[in-house]
Amino acid sequence: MQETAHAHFASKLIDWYGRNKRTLPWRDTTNPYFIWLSEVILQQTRVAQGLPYYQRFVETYPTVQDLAAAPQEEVLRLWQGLGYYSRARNMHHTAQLVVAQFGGQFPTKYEDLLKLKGVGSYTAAAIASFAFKEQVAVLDGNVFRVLARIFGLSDDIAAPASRKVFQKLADELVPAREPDTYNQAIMEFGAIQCTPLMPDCMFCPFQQTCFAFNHGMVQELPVKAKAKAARPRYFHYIVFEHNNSFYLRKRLEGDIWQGLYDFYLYESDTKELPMPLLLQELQEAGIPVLEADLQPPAKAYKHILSHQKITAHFYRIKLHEPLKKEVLQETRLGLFNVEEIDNLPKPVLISSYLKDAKILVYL
DNA sequence: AAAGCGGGGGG
DNA sequence: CCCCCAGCTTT
Repeated sequence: MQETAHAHFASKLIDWYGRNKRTLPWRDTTNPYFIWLSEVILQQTRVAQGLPYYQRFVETYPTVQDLAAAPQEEVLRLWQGLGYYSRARNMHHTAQLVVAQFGGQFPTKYEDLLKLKGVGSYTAAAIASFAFKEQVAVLDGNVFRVLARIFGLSDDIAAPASRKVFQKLADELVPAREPDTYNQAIMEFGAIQCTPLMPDCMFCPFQQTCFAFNHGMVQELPVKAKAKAARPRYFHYIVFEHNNSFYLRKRLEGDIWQGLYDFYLYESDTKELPMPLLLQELQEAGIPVLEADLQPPAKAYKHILSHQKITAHFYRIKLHEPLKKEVLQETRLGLFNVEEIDNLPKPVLISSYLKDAKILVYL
């Protein structure tokens, strides 16, 4: 009885998908490399935002061998603006492993895909089902929402423990026949019909049986704990310029934007930073600067991440002489001309400043 | 189990 | 200004 109902759910969903699916470049392929590429890009990213990145990656790196052979900084530069840069680093690492260990062939089983760096349960299920038709259920934010509403699951989807509840139901629902189409269908249904806000319940094929609709709980489901407030941070960037070149440095492990480039940074605990304090800080770093040479910030930049709220000020200064070797060693700054800067991977905050300051004119 | 990690859209 | 979205790794 239950199995019949589940089979009915799958076929209704697949039927809906056939009539409503969007045409997307990574559909209608069983090439695991393209599927993997699209899924890593689409993690935490909307289709509209990820689409141009996918196209650029496919053009630049048509095969996993091409991606594996690329320098990491080039991969990060192509990824620039997508965020969560560990995705790009892990993807690059995995491409090299697939080439070196597996002769360029991706594993074909869910359990083996799961071992790859940057491939978690969602991406492993997506690749296994889309490329190899394995009967495994994808469980992403769309699936959480659709299952919570239609089947009335009220477990907090932000809590790791709830995963078991949703995974069990998802596993029961995924059909042996066309698991690939079914997985595509349930995610597409969540993305364009059973949307987070203002879902289209009036024209929903599950209106009769949907728990949330029948109990007036569409707004209440899924249940999700509120995220913590973003922590405020105050950045003061010193933009050292010499002979139309600029000093930047690569960010290290242990903070945001690992592997990307920014300027000399002084971080303060408070929003306001008295000029004497900044000058003293530079003095102590071995970079004595006259206040008269310092071009004060034209504006404050707000850069919001999900977990940090950054207020940034940029102080530009034209140096009369290049920075000393000891200072470069201590600060890890390097001198780059404009063309080089364009090719470096940079956080969106830095790109925005470079554009506003007319240092990079085409971005 | 909880924290860290980016960036964008809409009201 | 507020709200929303979200998979993987590390701790």
